[in-house]
Amino acid sequence: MKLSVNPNDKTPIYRQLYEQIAAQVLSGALAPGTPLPPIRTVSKELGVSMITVRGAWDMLERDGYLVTRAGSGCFVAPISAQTRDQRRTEKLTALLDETIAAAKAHGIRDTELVSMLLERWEN
Amino acid sequence: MKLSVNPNDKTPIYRQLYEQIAAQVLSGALAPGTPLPPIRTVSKELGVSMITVRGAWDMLERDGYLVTRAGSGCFVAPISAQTRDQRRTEKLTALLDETIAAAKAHGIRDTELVSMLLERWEN
Amino acid sequence: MKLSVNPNDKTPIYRQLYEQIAAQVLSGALAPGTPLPPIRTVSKELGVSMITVRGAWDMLERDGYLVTRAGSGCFVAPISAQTRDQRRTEKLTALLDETIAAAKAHGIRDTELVSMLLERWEN
Amino acid sequence: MKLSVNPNDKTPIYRQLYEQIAAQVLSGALAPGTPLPPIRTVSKELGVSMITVRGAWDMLERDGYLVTRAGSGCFVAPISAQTRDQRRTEKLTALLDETIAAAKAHGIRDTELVSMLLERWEN
DNA sequence: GTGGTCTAGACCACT
DNA sequence: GTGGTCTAGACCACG
Repeated sequence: MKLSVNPNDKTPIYRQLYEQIAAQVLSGALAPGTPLPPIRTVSKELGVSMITVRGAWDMLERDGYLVTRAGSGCFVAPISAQTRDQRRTEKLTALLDETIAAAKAHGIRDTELVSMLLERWEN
Repeated sequence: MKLSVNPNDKTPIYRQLYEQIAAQVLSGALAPGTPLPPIRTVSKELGVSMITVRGAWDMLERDGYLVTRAGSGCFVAPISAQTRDQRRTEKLTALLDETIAAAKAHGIRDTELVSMLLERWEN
Repeated sequence: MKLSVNPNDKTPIYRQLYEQIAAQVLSGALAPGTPLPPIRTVSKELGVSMITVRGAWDMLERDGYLVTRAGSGCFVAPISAQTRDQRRTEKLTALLDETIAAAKAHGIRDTELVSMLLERWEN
Repeated sequence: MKLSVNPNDKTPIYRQLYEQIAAQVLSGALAPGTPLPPIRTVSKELGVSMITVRGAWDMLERDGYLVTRAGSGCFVAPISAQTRDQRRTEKLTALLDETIAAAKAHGIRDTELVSMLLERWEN
């Protein structure tokens, strides 16, 4: 499990953690049932407060990515393929819609946008 | 000139104003030289503090979207076609990059993303 | 707005606060739009940490009871009559069902249970 | 004797065990004198630690539901009809009081509550 | 050892 | 002044 925080990023640390874990669960990199390292460990390795980590874990549990069992640890929650696909595209379509709106507002055509996309994909 | 604020939105009010004005300037909806309504008018109509409006205007001036002429008000700044195009694509590529990153994180291929884009373009 | 915490109660403080606010919103004692006292004030008056209060507020916002506007305060969220009634009965029916299950498990009849209920209502 | 644990449930495992045994004793499903399976058997079948099972048994013994006879195991304790009835109603009135409190907090009348109860009784 | 909760005090962004 | 976030360190319940 890979985690990192960028203190210079203006998005809150707990949000950064949330996004990373959620993405790994949705992509399948973290399989259901996988135990997560203890909060204290994560906290130390990343150099952030335990409470910050817990905040992220809390949100992840609320959103159904994790289950925590007091005294035994946190685990990746089982997630139906359906839910996973839905969540996966949710974020993406939101971003796509915003991009499309911006393109349209500036009079850019779909073909132009697609070519920009393909060009940038390589990076 | 159309402006609106959504107090329930988590993005700061001054930022909402900034984005709206900037977008209208870049899209040409607000032509260079156009006078903006007085701060106190905007403040009243939107039901936000004058200080907040002032903050947005300041930022817009700092970024070259507006110019203030003491005693006569604020006006849309002249902007070179080059700068305008640059800014337009700046925003767009930022969004594109984010979208691409999300797609890659979820194991989605470029062809899939393109087809999603085209499908959503119609809306 | 009335709030109190019982440190002897084993239910977490933030939960106690949550329940009290939620109940007052659902019962109509707190009308939509009503501003809540600042977190720091509540914190001081109840003698609990700011973070604890924020935890409760956070949950209340997530569940749609409050909206918070950074820099200006927290307010009772608008809530549709439908949602309100639904939530109101949700908790109640859960409790009722548990009670009924316990009564049935012990061979108590519905009429007995009703008379117990009425007797205890007076307290 | 039927036992099960739900690790996703937020109530501690030892408590889940306690409740199940206590309920079966009070309802008569487990008659006084009945021997309980060895702790290690229960532990294995439920997939929980022996310490946890032991904790539940201890609590049950403390509360007079079980008796341990060194070398021969645990047995359902004899319980007077009086004690049994008292405990039965204890639990029930606690639930009733909570239900009534919730109803009152939401401005629901006794007659409404009774009709809700009767309606739900049928399930 | 694990997570769950709490405290006291701090800095920043927004209005 | 408001909420948003973070730190460091603590105690308890659970397994």
